Amino acid sequence: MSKDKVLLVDGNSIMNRAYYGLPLLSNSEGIYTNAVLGFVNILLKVIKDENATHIGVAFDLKAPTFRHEKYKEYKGNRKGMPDELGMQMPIIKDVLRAMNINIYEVEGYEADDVLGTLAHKSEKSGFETTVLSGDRDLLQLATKKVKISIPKTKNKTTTTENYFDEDVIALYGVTPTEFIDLKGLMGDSSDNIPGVPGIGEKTAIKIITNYHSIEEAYNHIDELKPPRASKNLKENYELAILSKGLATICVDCDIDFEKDSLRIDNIFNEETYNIFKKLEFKRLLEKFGSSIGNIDENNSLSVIHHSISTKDELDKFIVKISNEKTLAYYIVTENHKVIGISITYNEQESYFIKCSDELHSSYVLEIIQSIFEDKNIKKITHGLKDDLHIFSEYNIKCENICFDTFVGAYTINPTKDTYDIDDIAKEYLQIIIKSEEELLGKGRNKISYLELPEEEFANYCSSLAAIIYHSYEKIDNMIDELNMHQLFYDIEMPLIYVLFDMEFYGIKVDSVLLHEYSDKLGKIIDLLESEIYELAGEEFNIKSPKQLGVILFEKLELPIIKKTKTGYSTAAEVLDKLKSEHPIINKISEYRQLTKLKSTYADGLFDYIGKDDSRIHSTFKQTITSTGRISSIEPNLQNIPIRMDIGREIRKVFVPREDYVFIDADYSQIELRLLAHLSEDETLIEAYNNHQDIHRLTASQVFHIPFEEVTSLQRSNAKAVNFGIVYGIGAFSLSQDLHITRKEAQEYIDKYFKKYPSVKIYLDNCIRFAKNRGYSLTMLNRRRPIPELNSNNFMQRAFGERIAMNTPIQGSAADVIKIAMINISNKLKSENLRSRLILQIHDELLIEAHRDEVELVKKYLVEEMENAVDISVKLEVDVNMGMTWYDTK
DNA sequence: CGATTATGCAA
DNA sequence: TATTGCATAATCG
Repeated sequence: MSKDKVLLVDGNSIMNRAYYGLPLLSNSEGIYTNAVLGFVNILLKVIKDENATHIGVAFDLKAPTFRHEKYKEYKGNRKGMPDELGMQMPIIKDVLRAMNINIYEVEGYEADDVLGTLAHKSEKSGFETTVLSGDRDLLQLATKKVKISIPKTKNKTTTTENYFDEDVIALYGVTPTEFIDLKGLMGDSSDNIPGVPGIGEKTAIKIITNYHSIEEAYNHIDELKPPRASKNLKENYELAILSKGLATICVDCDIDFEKDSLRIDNIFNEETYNIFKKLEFKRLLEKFGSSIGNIDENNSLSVIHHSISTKDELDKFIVKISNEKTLAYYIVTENHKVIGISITYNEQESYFIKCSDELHSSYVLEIIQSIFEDKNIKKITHGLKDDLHIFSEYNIKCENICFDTFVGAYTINPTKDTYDIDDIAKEYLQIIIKSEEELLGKGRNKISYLELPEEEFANYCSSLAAIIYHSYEKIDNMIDELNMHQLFYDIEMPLIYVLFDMEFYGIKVDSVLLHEYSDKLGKIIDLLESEIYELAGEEFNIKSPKQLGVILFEKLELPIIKKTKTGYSTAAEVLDKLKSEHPIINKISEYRQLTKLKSTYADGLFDYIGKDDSRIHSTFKQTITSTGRISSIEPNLQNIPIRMDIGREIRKVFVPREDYVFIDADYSQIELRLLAHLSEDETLIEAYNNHQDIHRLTASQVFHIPFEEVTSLQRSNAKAVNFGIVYGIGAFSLSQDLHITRKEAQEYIDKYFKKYPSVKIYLDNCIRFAKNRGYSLTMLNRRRPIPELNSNNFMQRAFGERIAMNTPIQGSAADVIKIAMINISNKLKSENLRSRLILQIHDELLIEAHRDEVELVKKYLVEEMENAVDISVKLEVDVNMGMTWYDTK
């Protein structure tokens, strides 16, 4: 059991050694890296040599220590470290944090004291302990169980000199404890410890070997030889004791020795990899993969790769896998064309079917169709929605797909940027493979898979399915452990099919109408443009904030309301404040609005209208948002204008196909209703259940007026407060929003919380929960890590708190509508209706409904949305029919 | 030519 | 100095 071995590292000292031991290296960004590289190399070497299982690293703080209080000249003659080294200190700490290695920095103490204390506690707990430092002062910490390791460089390789207590005695003739007295007598010029004048190393050793301590020597002061030493000690006894105190490493600082937090675990993770990559530690990156996991020298899974490139091989392969129970596959595409399929069905091997002249992609898909359609074969994939598009193209009805590692990884942690297979490999298998970009390059230099050496291409692709196969179990287990089984299997997985359907059906756009709209805008824009030039007295690019800024704030000398980091702000709110200053402002605002509509919504949409079907097929992304919402791209159909009349017009171009109509339903204030449910606030719940106007209610409370007397301005201000609460509002922002003072805004907020006390308690709880656990949860256990809460930066922390308040609300709303989407989609199909769900806009669903099915669809849609979850307030849904999206109001 | 900045649209 | 997104145009390097 006691195989545990604790390694304690003197961070500053090892950094120092590393810095002077290597030439001043830097990466291509010009960041100095030599000390960091040296440190990491020494660290890894020692961990390996010592078989360390636990590790901690201590650093000095800049702040003065207790030694300075005793003796203000302590380390007085010490020069600070060179800048080139100082700059590397934060980097090494980042590296250590990435490696999950504890860093100790204790105010008032030096790293030595921290190490002394930890070593002492570690030893008392019965662990073998090694202290790694370049500083021989630490030898005083050596015992029978505590080893002091001092690195030395020999023939370019790092080894260590190791000292237990008896090794210290053997070398110096004094015990580690006596070592302190030795130093008290002889002093230490590097730390500016005075010692006793006239007593040097030789005399000190002689005295301590005879009397074992300064105090004891002083008791026999008259016997001391040589007489000169006796006199010196007599006259400087206090100085000697002071020096001894300074030289004594504290072993009882107030630090907890939490052994478990020191355990070496997952030091070669994604974060470490990314830092090493940034620092360009090429050799370490290579070492990286091979030091962990079941990986071979090539840094990949230790599986045997098979390449299939003939009809004969393919036939045999199909026969072979037709009796398998489970397989992982990955369809490799390039420019939307299938170029191969990777398949793995056991731990040891992986296959890649490479498309070619002999094996045309349509042939491969045709042959492999039987496998995909076999209900008895469980399939694991990565990015199912993309597969569904391919299956649809080749008329394959894929059966028994049980897992998508892409969506699975997102479900576990929705805050990552990407969930590509190389990311999955790093995160779940601790394997480093090239990303597609690393393999093929990017931009102009990007090459095709087909330009890769034959074997590299096949092996790389083959490894993709192998990674999916191997990571499936880990991801699946983790989903279970995090209590997200239901979320994943009942919501996220089924949702993939719903989103695919929405993408597949698309939405019809009347391109003639769109063209007319664009022209109409274009004419007004031209007019405005010449008016603006007229008013400005010159022509310039109105769309350029830089040029516009010069015109407004230099030529026309309008007051500068706000600045951006690069110049004057010309944002809408700034223009709004300037509108009475000059007639040009309103023209510019209008110009802005219309050009936005024309470029983004009118002309921008044209490119996406299908030539064959006149429909726009947006892509709905399931793995982007940190709260669980869906996002829409190419084009984004979730931000089509509605607030301003002129913008809203654009919705007239979205039309149903012949014999169909649009049915649109949106949740009424779903986030506030969820807040009512989650906070269990009785006032709020009761208000909703009595169908009260919540904004009016809030207004009557906040402004202290009878419900009936609330003005529309007061109501809309209260609405802003209600909104703000959901976002974790601050008084400042509310004051900006409502154009009131901060004090007034704060009063609104205070009164709000007084009216709805449980909401206050709930939101505070959200923060407390997230701070304790490191993440927030939604109603359906969707989880979002919030590392910002641990930031040392106040702004970041405040941001984290707002996230902690908002995520459970926004995320729960996302959960609810996802359930509704799945249910309504299934309902339409099970009832054999022709109507289809085609859009989701966060709290709104749009259905293209057959005219014969209108009433039924309305009924089902409202039912499924209102009953998606059972909570303590009713979820109300507004439903509308229309012949264009514009009309569904 | 790709990346960044400012701006503005939605829930 | 309010949450979550995506697209456009200008400009930088």
